[in-house]
Amino acid sequence: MPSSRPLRSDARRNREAVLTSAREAFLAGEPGIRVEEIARRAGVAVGTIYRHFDTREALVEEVYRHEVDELCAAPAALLDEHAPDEALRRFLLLLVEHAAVGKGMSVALEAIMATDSPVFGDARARMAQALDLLLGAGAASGAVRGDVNGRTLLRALGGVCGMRATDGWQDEAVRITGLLFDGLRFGAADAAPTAVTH
Amino acid sequence: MPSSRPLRSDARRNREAVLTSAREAFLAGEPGIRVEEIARRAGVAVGTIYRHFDTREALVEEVYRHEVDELCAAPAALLDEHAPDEALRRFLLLLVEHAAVGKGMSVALEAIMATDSPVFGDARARMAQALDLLLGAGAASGAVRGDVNGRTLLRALGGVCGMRATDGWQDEAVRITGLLFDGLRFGAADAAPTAVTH
DNA sequence: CCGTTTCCGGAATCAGGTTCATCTTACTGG
DNA sequence: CCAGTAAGATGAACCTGATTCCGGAAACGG
Repeated sequence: MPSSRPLRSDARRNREAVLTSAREAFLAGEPGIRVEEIARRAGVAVGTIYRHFDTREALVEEVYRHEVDELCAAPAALLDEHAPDEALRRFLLLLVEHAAVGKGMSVALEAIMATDSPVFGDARARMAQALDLLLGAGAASGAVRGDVNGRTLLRALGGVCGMRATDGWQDEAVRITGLLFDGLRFGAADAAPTAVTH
Repeated sequence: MPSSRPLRSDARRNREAVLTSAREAFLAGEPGIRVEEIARRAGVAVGTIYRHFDTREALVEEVYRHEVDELCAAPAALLDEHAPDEALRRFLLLLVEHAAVGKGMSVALEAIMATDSPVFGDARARMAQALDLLLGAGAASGAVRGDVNGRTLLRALGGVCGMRATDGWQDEAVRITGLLFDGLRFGAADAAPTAVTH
C-alpha cells in the first residue's frame, strides 16, 4: 500500500498553514527563520511541523518545489516560440529574474544549482533535464556548441544566484549570464557578442 | 597606538598551534570540524581560541589568508611569461586546481567568490583586483572583451568551487572554466573554442 | 623575587533543530 | 448520536555546537 489513506482534515489544514507561513517568511527575506517561529506564525507547535516534514530542509524544499516546477516547464514553452539559441538566452534570464523575486527563492536556487545537498537532488535533476532540452535544440540547430550538458551549465549558473543583496547585483547577474551564453555559442555561431551594458 | 605590544610568548605559540590544527583539519577534508575539537588537537581550551579569533569564521578566514595571498600573486607572474589571454586561461585553471587541493580550500574559495560573507570581504576585493589585472591586459591586447570586470568574473567562478565531491567534478570544473573563458573571448578574438572534451 | 598584565581553562550559557511521551481530535461502524 | 481507535497535536526535554566569562596561572618588567 504505497499511499495510505488521505490526511485527516486538521492535518491537511495545518500542513497548508505551515507551508504558507514558511513561504511568506522566505519571500519576505528571512531565509534563516527558526522552525519554532514558523510554527508560531502558522498557529501550531513545532512537533506538528516535524510530523509533516522530516527536517527543516525538507520543509524548505517543499516550499520551493512549486517554483522549481514552474521553472522546469519554461524551456519547452520557450522552444515553441523562439529559435533554440534565443530560447536558451531567455531561459537564463528567467533564472536571474526568479532569483530576483526574493532572497528566499535565490537561496533555494543557489542550493539547487551550486551544491550537492541531497535535499535538492530531485530539483537539480529536473532542472538539468530542462537545460538539456534547450542545449540539445541549440546544438541541433548549430547555434550552440554540443559539448556542454545541462548539469554543467547548472553548476556554472550557481554563482549567479548567490549574489543577491550586493549593490547592483542584478546587472551583474545579467552580465554573467551573457558571458555564459556567449561561451556556449563560441565557435558555433557567427552572431555578435551579447550586448553587456557599456 | 594601532598595534599593541607583541604577543606574549605562550600566546603566540598557542595561536600558531590553533591555526596549524585548523589548517590540517580543513585540508584533511573536515571543513565542519567543531571548535572544541580544534582546541583539543591544538592542546588548548576553547576559550583560548576565542581569545585569538572573534568567531569560528574568523579563524577559518585566517587559515585561508595565506592561500588567498598566493592566488592573488599569480596573475602578475603569469602575465610575465604568457600572452594576456593565455595568462587568463591559466589563472582560471589554477583556481580549479586550488579548489582541488582539498575540500577545505574549496569551501573557502566558494565563500570568497560566491557569497557576500563580510568575513571574506578583504579576500574578495584582492581577488577581484587580481582578475582585473588579467582582464585589463587581455582587453588591451584585443584578445578579451573589455566589458567584464574582475568582480563579475569572480562571481561567475563561484559555482565552480562549490562542486567538490561530485563524481568527476574536476572535469566539469575545467569545462565550466573553459565556457567562461570562451565567453570572455567571444567577439574579441578569432581563436577556436577551447577544447572541452566531448 | 614581586607586582602587573596578559593569558588560559573549562564549566556555564545560549541557540536552534529534533524527539518523544502524553493528551486531543477527527473519523468510523453500529 | 456515541463510544472506540488510530492519526494528529503538543511542548517540554534533549542534543549538538558556538560563544561567554570568571577565577587561576604564567610571562614580563624591574
